[in-house]
Amino acid sequence: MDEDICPTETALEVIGGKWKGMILFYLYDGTKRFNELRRSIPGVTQRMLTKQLRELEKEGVVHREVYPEIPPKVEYSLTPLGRKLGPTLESLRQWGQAYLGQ
Amino acid sequence: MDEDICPTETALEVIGGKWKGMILFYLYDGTKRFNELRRSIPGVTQRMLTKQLRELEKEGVVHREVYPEIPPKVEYSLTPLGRKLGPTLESLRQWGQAYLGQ
DNA sequence: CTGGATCCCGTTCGATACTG
DNA sequence: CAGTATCGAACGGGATCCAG
Repeated sequence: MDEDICPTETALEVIGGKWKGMILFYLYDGTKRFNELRRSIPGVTQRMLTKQLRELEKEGVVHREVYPEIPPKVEYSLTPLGRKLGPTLESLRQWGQAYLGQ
Repeated sequence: MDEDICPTETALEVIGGKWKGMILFYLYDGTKRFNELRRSIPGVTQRMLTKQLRELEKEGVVHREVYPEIPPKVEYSLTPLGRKLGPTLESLRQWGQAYLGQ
């Protein structure tokens, strides 16, 4: 996108979308289908969930597996790179709790 | 802001602004004046630096100390809560490097 | 030196309707 | 089930000018 001097900014660009934190959080738990994610994340619209998943996929963090069946079935999971976000997400979660609890 | 179920999202909302990562990064190094930060962060405009600092201040992450002098002098530093972001920022930075290096 | 006020444009995002 | 298409409102963010 732009000249990234600071890797921190890079990371924030990747996971900084409005719903990406929660998407990654639930995918870290395991493979999920589209509507499964949709139900897990209250307030997200179909359009936004699709969009954010596509971005995460493009960035190499999320894997999208399409099963050519009727009815359609699509499964989302984390790539190895996405898995590496585990400690970071946990760190964010812990700080978020400290922030909310103060 | 909104009903925060997931602390991770809360954290991302706080540090997710376009320049906030870098602001926090430099403030973690120590107290800084306005133009000092401005010079440290290439590309940021006066308006945006002010705005993001105000938001961080409002969220209780950054402390703003005004010295009523001529010429004006304002110092920015991290609050204890902001200091606690250290490991999180470091975790983001490390993942960002892994992401860039793949 | 450290901002505030205004203008203005591109992007984001929600709502809604439609599709294979 | 898992999307795509379209529209309009809201927001972010840059440029510029003004102020204590």
